[in-house]
Amino acid sequence: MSSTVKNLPCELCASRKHSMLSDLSETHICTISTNKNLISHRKGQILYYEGTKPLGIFCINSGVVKVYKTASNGKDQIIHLAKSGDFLGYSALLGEENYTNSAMIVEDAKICFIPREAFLNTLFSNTPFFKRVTKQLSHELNVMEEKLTDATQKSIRERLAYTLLFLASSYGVEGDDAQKIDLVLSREEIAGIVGTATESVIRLLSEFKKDDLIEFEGKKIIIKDKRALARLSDFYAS
Amino acid sequence: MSSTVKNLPCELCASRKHSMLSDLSETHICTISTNKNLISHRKGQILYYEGTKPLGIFCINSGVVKVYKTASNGKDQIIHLAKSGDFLGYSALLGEENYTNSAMIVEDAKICFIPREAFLNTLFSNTPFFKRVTKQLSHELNVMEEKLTDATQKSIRERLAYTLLFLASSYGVEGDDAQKIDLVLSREEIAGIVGTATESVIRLLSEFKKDDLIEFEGKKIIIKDKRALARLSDFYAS
DNA sequence: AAAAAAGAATGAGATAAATCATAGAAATCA
DNA sequence: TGATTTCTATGATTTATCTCATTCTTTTTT
Repeated sequence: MSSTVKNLPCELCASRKHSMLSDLSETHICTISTNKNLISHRKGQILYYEGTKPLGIFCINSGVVKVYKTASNGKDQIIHLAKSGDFLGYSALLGEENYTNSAMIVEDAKICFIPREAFLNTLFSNTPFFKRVTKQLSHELNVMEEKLTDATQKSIRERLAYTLLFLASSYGVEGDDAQKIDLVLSREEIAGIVGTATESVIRLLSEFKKDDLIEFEGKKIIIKDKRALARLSDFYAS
Repeated sequence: MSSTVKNLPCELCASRKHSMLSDLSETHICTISTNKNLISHRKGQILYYEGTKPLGIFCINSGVVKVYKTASNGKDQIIHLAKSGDFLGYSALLGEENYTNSAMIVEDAKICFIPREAFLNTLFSNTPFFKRVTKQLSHELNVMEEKLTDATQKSIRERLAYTLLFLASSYGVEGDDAQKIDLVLSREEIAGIVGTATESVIRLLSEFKKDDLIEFEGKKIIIKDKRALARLSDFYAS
């Protein structure tokens, strides 16, 4: 299924522009570029499994990947959705742990694998890069704390409304009022992001549709009333 | 309320042994040692507030600090409890953000404040130390992901049982079967850790007591049946 | 020591959300 | 193309958990 494709050097890679590799020096980018391996993945494929040993990191060139944890009840909690320019798996590497989550392709993807040593050597010999990665790590930690607080203190309706707005901001196309979420997610996956049962998502989406906040176009969701969703997402905000 | 006390150098500090400063070289520990400031704090005092700018980091010498986020409904979600040897506030500093959470003293504490520059200079000029801090950061991220998954997929009963076991492992005294959690937390604070309503904690603790899993000694909780709590904490685990 | 405030306990009731069940729609397979 | 599986939708029911209200206890204040 996976296949190695033309191995574009990082120097010329468009997705590097908005990645953590953006301000890496020529020499350092070379170390990574010559060691990396670009691989094509199809929807549904697993990039890595929770519990296994990280052998390097992944840099997404195109496509979308869900990072998730499988709970003891069998349901998947989606930790985050990664897209072009995002790095995956570095927290396991830096934490010197096995993967504590799994990653699956959500939308056909081209992903570079950078072997452990090439990545770590570059990181440790290049303080600005190390700083950049640490900044990202810290930010992700802060985001996770926010998510935890939302999970325990907000209702499913609020969280779903927020999730839709987040998806629109990350994967939205067309500007003005109506915005299409240009990413196909199953109801079960949306439930995995929100942290709820699939049926609850289906019911609430129907409700949102009935209330003219959203509409469906094939398997995609169109946001019709951002403001109303924002109001719904947090009773106390603004 | 806060007061500067005898400024023991880091070199001689007992809590350094199990902190991230443990394997710092003599010269580097000196930079930090000469710049830090040890301050005594009383229960209830605030170390820093969410939204404010971090000016340095905190290293706990003794006492206990709760790090929490206040949700829009006014309830506090406790992100974690920090004790001797723990660092606080470095993720805001490294993430170059304002504090995204607040910290309050739970048990009278002596805490060193290390100014921003002294900490960052040491960090950036000392790769092993930087690695150590990054390892901790990564680990915390992985722990938070676990907490998020538990919050969305486990029941309050399971989470409370788990919380009690965690508190016993961190603050437990006496060995064998009965273990006392040597830390005074209000029911509201326990609710903040679990992420639930105070009444739910009270009710469940009463239930656990009735079932002989725990008992109360003053304001402290004694774990009487660890195994049963472990079973309760995760239906599917061994 | 009395008064006030804060914390803990418990009951009753409301409600959000999960679960179970079934049916229809859409996608995939053979 | 029809058959099978997966996904979505919706209803009915159950249940966990929250909220509100009240009482009791403990701590703090004056």
